[in-house]
Amino acid sequence: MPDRSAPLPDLDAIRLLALVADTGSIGGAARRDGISQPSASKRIAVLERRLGLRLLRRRTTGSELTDHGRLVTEWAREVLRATDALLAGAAALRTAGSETVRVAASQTVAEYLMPLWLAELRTVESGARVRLEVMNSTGVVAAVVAGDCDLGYIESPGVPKGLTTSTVRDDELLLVAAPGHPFTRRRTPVTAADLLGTALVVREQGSGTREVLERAVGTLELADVLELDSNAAVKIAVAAGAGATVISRLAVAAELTRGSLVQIRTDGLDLRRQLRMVSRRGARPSPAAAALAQLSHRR
Amino acid sequence: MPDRSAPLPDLDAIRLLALVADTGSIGGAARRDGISQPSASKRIAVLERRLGLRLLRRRTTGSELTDHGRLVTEWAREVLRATDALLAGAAALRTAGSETVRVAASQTVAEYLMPLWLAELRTVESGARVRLEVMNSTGVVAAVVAGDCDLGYIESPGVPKGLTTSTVRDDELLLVAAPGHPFTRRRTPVTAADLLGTALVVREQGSGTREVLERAVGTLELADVLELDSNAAVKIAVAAGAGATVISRLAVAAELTRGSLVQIRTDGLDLRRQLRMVSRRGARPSPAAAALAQLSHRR
DNA sequence: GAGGGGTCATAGACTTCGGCTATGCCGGAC
DNA sequence: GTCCGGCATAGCCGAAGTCTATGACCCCTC
Repeated sequence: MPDRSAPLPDLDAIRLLALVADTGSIGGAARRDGISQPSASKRIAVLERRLGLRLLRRRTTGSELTDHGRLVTEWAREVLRATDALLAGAAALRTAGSETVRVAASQTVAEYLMPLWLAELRTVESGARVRLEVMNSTGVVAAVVAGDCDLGYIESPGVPKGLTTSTVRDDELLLVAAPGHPFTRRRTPVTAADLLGTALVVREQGSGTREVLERAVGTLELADVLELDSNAAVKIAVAAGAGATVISRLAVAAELTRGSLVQIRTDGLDLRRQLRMVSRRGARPSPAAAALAQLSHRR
Repeated sequence: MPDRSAPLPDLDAIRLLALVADTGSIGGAARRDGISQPSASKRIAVLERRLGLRLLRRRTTGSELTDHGRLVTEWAREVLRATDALLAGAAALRTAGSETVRVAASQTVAEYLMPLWLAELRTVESGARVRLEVMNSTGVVAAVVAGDCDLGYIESPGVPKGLTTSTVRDDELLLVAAPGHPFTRRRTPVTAADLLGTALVVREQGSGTREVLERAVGTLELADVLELDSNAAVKIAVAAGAGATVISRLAVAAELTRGSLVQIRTDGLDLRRQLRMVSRRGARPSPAAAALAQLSHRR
């Protein structure tokens, strides 16, 4: 992979571009950003040079986006959204105070859904503080029961008793492998029996992903298994040809469209599951907790 | 819009973190990044300080991610993906050569789908050069017919003749308004007749979005209309209370989950449409064009 | 159990980059 | 004509990033 190809643009410049689009002038964006007008002008100029595009049409009455600028700005907002999600997630990991919503989430939820919710929460309840802990589904339930957490998010099929649960989202595990894996050349769907005879990469015991897989293949014993404790590690191992795996669609969406992993059709395997929120029955949630709970159920 | 005063993390640091995750050591990541090991060490340290999190567990055999580091890295990859999309899009706008795939796309496709495809294309056919032009659906068809483009992407319902077309994706327009808009308090769905009596913000004539709207409301004349020529401008106007609008779900997905715009239920309005690819019948696509065409149909 | 090869952090010198103030140019408004 | 708002340029300065050199640490091997 060539890495040093081109200097990455500056996030500050990207944000500034979005501010220019909002305010209609470079100077206005500079004021909002708390920097001087010449600095803003220069930042934008550097960004234009780096991208090789004219983004703004400078008029003496202000600046407006060119056609190219309009597109780049839209794409820039996507980068800023992802950055917001990262920062919101980091803030939730760092927070330890007591006036905070305490959340426990299983890996898939924490990785792929939680940061979005947190970023959105920040725009709705900007004062809300969230402490996020990541553990497997079993641990999440225990934490909620013990009162260590206000909200929990799990991905395992088991029904915890004594807790209020609600489905946040339907999820599905997919059988995937590296391009060129024998499974990719099959004409018939893969069955549970087929899985037993192949090298598999799986998540650790206690993870929701593992539970769904074991439920789907029944009591049969899996052989030749490489066990790893994170979705990222699993994906890397599978892409490197260590075997096939069964993993959440959320976790491999990017890899599938990019083609670095391919989905294998299956037959007779029920790999659907639900991502659910759990909380103590009868507990009165704080406003921030209620907001997060509501957010996480939207679409 | 929050005017973030907190320092934004550095994209270089974010990429470096992902490289550390891939290589398992700071020094290794530094080599891949073309910088010295101490520089990499410092960059990571600064990132950790900025986020307030310990991301790496430094061992003398290398470095491994902490639990927090694992999560942050996953979120960081999302930022990098968005950045890749932006850069790939910018490259496509800047390219003018003749050995390139010439693509024309309507606004919705160009804004929300094309950069992802381009970023993916870059990982598959790294040498591919793409020239992207944005125009409304009518213009796209004309460009493809005239041979100015190899591939076109449109969002209008009309069937261009003499061209090969294929559906890339199902899309749907949504009626949305700002929170507090009278429509949001209605108990019954909004009908075509209701739309005629309200202030609307619409895209310009010739845009696919406009065509779908006009087809849905029939021949009736819309009154009290503010006409703008980009989805972004429309969203800003609607959020500011200028009226309701009908706009692609792709364009407002973020705003809806964030709650800055709300969807209004409708009845008797067919707002579905298809985003389609068009090309000249019988034209033999270049390998890069074929790859892009295939990519855009995945999923 | 001593050395080699790998890891990472620190120190100090140098350079680069981005910020600010001051100023000039330009076009529209009055 | 004059004024005002917006933008670019120039020049200075400080912060931040980079490099090389070096030391501490651990694992592995012999």
